[in-house]
Amino acid sequence: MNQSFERLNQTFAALADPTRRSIIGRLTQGEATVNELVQCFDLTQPTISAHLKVLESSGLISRTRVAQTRPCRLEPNALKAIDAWLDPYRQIWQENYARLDTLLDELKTEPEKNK
Amino acid sequence: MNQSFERLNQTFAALADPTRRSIIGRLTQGEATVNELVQCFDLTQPTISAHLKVLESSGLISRTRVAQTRPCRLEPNALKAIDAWLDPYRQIWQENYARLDTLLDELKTEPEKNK
DNA sequence: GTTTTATATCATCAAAAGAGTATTTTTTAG
DNA sequence: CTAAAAAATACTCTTTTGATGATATAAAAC
Repeated sequence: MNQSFERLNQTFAALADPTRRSIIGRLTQGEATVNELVQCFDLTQPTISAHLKVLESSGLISRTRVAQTRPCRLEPNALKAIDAWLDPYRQIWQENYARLDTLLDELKTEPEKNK
Repeated sequence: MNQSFERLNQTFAALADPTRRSIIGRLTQGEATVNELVQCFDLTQPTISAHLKVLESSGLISRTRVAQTRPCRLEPNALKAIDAWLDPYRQIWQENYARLDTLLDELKTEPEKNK
């Protein structure tokens, strides 16, 4: 439990950086090597490698070996963990909508209040 | 657009800290003053205040004034933004499940392969 | 076996984050 | 008007983060 707690910290922290979110976005189109990613962003190769390290250790991506390249691939499980964390809160904004609906109903049944 | 980009950075960064996620969790049970929150966590008041500042500027909470207290309340919109960001990715893991279903179907139709 | 290509790692730096103590501001209560 | 309560702010310290240039490693190609 503390495990998944720590993992959530890492995943949220990883997603807090726009470059890393961009990398994630890029990877939805398929695997990409480090060099391909370097070309997407105006950053040096060591910087991108550092970002990939963060993404990998947070579980958001995984890497394999093909010749000298290390293709990166999106790992949906980490994102699913975020989704799961969000789940209890979803109820809250749905309740808010329910309340709003109620309010709108009240306004509809008594429209003269607005005049 | 860059606006919401920056806002997402802030929200993810805010959620990367376990104390702040805990505060958010606490606020689902209703409003809480700074002092009440201080008592929940083994941290000093200025530290909690700093966390609240981060949560507020990321839009996750809002604060009002009641006498000398500043009750904090959860603002679901920031969480909804995370949810919205996640949306395109949901499709990906659903595709993965679809593929898994296909695989399971194949195994079912040819169970002798497992023997 | 030397050169090229792809990536990782190291040393360094500046900026930011998280925590603490001490102090100030704000608002109520007497 | 003054004392007390609640929270904010200032300052300091330490650790982490993001970036860089230079260098090392690993595999492929020649």
